[in-house]
Amino acid sequence: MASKLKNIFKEILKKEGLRYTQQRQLVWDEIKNSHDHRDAENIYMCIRNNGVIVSRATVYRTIDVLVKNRLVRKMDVGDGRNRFEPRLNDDHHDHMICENTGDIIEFFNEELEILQEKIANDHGYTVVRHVHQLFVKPLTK
Amino acid sequence: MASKLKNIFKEILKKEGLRYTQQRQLVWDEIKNSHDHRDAENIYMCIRNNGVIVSRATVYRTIDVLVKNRLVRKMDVGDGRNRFEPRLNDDHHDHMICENTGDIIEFFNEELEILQEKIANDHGYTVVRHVHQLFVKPLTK
DNA sequence: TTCAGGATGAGACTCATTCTCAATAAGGAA
DNA sequence: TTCCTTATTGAGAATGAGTCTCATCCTGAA
Repeated sequence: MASKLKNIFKEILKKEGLRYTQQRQLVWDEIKNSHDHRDAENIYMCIRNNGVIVSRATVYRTIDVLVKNRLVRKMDVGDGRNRFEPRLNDDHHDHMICENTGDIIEFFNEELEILQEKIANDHGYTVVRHVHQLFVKPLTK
Repeated sequence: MASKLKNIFKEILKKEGLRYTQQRQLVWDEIKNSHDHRDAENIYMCIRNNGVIVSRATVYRTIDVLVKNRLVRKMDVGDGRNRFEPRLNDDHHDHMICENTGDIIEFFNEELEILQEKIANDHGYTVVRHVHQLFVKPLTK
């Protein structure tokens, strides 16, 4: 499993004409070993806290490759910092952000996906990707 | 009509404990007289091109008040600059952004709104606001 | 093992947005 | 209307996420 993922990562680098390096592996490891929605600075600091030196530039550059190749999902919560999460099983989902606690809840709804495509079609388009975030508050009984 | 809007604006300033100033009026005029999705720099430059000097700081500060009071909608297209549009009739809509041309198409779908609320409810939440953008490409016949 | 050229790190840079602070002006009081 | 307190303004500095530069390092094909 782990080696399979490593292969996927290596294959992507090869496909992109990029070399396999320790730093790139470290960034990918750091992201895939957590299911949180983390910003680049957090990923960068966690790697450094493990005693390894990797530059911010490399973290950003590697994340770009991962996002482009769909190993990582990039999301904008609206606070000026992008968040990243691994996309291991390519399980698509959207996010609900609680305005009280900042909690991020993932959700997926097939009907919603179909409806979106239908709306785009009605306008003569097809959906390439979408950003869908619900900013919510807990229901009071 | 025009005076009615001016009153709404003045009432909001009063409610917020803010003074009515020429600069604030100019910013609101500039935004409400166009239905485009414009960034702050564009709004700033247009005001200056009319021969009036208003600082960027004031443009940003005023937009904040307008957004907070729902006279203006803020949207993030994902290119690092926020866009603003007037919300005159409080007509809610979402956006479709064409990845080929950059065109922004507005859309509204009741079913989508209901579905969103239902999804949030199922998780014990209620939707306060949402961000929903479809990045699309034209359908090829 | 060699070595061309891709990758890296440190820090400079970009650019949207926010902050600072001295000068200005709104608007209530008299 | 004038005065006076205090919010507002403008210019430019500051911030901060993300990008770029470039000398040095390292990968990987031969």
